[in-house]
Amino acid sequence: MKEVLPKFDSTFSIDCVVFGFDEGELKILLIERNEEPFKDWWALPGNIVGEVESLDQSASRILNELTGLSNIYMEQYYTFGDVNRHPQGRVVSIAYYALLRLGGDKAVKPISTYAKRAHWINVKDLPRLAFDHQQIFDKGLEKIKRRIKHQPIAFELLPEKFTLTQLQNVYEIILNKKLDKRNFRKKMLSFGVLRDLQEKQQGVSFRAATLYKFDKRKYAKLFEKEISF
Amino acid sequence: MKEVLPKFDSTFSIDCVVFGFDEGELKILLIERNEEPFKDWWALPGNIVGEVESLDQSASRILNELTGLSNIYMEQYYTFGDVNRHPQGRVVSIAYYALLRLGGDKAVKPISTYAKRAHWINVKDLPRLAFDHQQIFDKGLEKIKRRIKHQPIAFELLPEKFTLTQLQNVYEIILNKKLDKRNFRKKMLSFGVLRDLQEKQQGVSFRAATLYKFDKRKYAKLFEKEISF
DNA sequence: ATTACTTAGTGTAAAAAATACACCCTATAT
DNA sequence: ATATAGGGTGTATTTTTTACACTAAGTAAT
Repeated sequence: MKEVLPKFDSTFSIDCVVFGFDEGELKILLIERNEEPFKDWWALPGNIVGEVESLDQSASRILNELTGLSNIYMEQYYTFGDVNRHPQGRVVSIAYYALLRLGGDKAVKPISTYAKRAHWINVKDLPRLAFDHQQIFDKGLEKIKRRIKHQPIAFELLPEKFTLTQLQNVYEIILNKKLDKRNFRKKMLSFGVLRDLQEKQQGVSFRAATLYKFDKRKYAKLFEKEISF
Repeated sequence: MKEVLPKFDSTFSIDCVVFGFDEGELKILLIERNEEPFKDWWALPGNIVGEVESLDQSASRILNELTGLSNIYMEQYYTFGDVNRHPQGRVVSIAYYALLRLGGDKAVKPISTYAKRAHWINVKDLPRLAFDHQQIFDKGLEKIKRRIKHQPIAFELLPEKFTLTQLQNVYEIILNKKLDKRNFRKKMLSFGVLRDLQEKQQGVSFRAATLYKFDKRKYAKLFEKEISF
């Protein structure tokens, strides 16, 4: 390889925008850096891609190291490669977004070795970010806004069992606008991808709502019937 | 940088799916490789990213070397990084698609140094491709199919001045289905992004059609009014 | 000049989808 | 029993999408 491929001092990394939804708020996971450059700054979780890792594997590993979870929904969405985006050399970064369930079933306790601490931070209240991470975040948010309209990704942010109101909240917060309750329900149910669990919410101090589940099999049958929420 | 960033023998490249539309056919530009590996195979045009080039710059350069054109419409769409995608080492490839006008105004004569020859080949008749280029192509085609429904990219494949029938052809071929002529025209004109040039097609042996032009300024005014073709 | 040929260009009715809108229901807490 | 808080429902109107077929205009051949 050495003679064949022209090369210079460079490497590539993965950066992840990890979205979580909790108590009606959309949050992302940020770490406080423990190393130069940008020591003590907040940054997106990320790491150098390993020698024998595919990009997807690398992204999964990073998420797993950070949260202890596997099988998180992730999508690669853009690659950032400006010459000077990293002050110490040429680092091309492949960005992923991830969606995961906070609270509800599984609370996630972020752990981390290469960072002082990791925190869930409301996307409406982000601090200044290291490197070009603001740009990476912006594009990630834009992507999920677009995708949530056509693909069933909202479910990834909710517990297995959820109420229609919770689902509507996810849409309202990501799309950043109010939706009409009756129209939302009518449309959502009409897709036929929700299974009514014949079961009610527990432990609420008011009328309990019906729980639903996203039915992957029914969704698969729709195939490319171009859903549009 | 050497001490700070863990690294191994790797590099990154750009690969381009260059779409062109000519005589009712959707084609892409392929090169016949002159070097190992995959000598004599057909491949997507691509190259190693330069040391002081951003990814976008690199993609533009590659396109320019190949076609002599600048200001081609391009979008980065996905990054391919499987460990063994390149037989000679770890090469992560950032994929772009490009759209350009064939025939009509400006005919393009592909030139190339690092390849025996370059040819426009109908997407319905692709040969076996080197590396993972079939996969890269498939994803690129999928992306433009999706994008053409919401963004005004079809115009990039046509000459400055075009007829509504030509425009409809682009849609039909990319979406791979027949559209109704009256409905297509009604909808397309209703967006208000076409300027009627009060001018007719020349040199046809039948009734000449009206020529239109895509009006970028009008389009910009729509802002995020979510066009849907 | 007539005719044949080829593509350009046009309207309407029916169906489907999207929107706007307000009240009663039910479980719990006091 | 009463107050509270969110759960759940239907209809009429508007907008968008779909399906569908003929005349108009220019060229070419005779």
